[in-house]
Amino acid sequence: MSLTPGSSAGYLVNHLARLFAAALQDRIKPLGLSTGVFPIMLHLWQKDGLTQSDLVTLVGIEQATMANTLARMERDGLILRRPDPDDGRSKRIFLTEVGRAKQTGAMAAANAANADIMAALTTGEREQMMQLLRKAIEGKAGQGRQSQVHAE
Amino acid sequence: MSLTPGSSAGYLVNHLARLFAAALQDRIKPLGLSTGVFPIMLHLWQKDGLTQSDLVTLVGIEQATMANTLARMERDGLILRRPDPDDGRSKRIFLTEVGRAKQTGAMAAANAANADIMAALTTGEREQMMQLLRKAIEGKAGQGRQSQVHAE
DNA sequence: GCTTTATCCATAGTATGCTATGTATTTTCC
DNA sequence: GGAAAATACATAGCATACTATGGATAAAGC
Repeated sequence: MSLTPGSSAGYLVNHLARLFAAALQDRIKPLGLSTGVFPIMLHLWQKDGLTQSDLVTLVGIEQATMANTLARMERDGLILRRPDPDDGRSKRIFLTEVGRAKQTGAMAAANAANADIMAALTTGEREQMMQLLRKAIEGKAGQGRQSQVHAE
Repeated sequence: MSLTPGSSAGYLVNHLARLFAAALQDRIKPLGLSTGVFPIMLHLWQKDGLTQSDLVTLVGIEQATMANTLARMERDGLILRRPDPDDGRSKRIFLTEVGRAKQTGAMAAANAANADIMAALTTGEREQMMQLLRKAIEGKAGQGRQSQVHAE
């Protein structure tokens, strides 16, 4: 069974992910955001006051990675971490005004990056690709442990 | 224009790439390989004696990343770097016997990882996904500078 | 030939991901 | 109520990616 780089789905997905990251970074760096914080901000713009473990579940990165990234985000003034009054182990993550203000520009930047990378595909192909990606991800994510996101 | 995490192609590709990397790592770590060296090994198994800059072109990572990864690979006994007799700036990268011996097991592991991640898709969907990935990558890669790979 | 430019590689510094582990707090169960 | 287990977060150490920069060598242009 041969395995050339171009015939490996993993290789291709990895390659495209790096092209995506570069396209996104080019556009959000001027806004003071980076690729690692972006998915976290996306969730916080929808709803903040979540715990770290909520975000771990939503974003799909490891807890230690989340803790590190949140520390950088706090250092950079994007978020605040306040102790949860009901659970001494938890902290609730809130956007600062600075963090909240970046939403509009950042979303436009992300849409532009997505469009840029998908430019070679037709509209139908783009929709197809997204569906296949979601299907593959859910096929794997469903195997892991899932947990509830805190209500406020 | 709204942008939820699940509707962003970049977000999805990044997520799937991490699932792929985890699936591959699980299987090649016992063989003494890692995800970063894997794409490089794939090319070297096809043909070694390439220069660092050849590999940069083929793999699509930055030159500095390649230099670092090759240093780890040399440290770990996978490759040797010999000076190019015709060009004092270049070094030629050769597999060690140890590196060469890992090919069969590693390829089987990669095929298993690919199959695992794509398990949720039908055969037709898999082929479709690969085609779309290649199309998107080539659409971007074509914009960059390209160079020739050294003949021997 | 000699200067200028280009190319090849290495290093420094940082971000983003991982595993492994530790600490503090809460929950469970007797 | 108190020990054991589970949960939430942090830290250490490493791999893998990036940008920015520097040094050595080669190629081009005069």
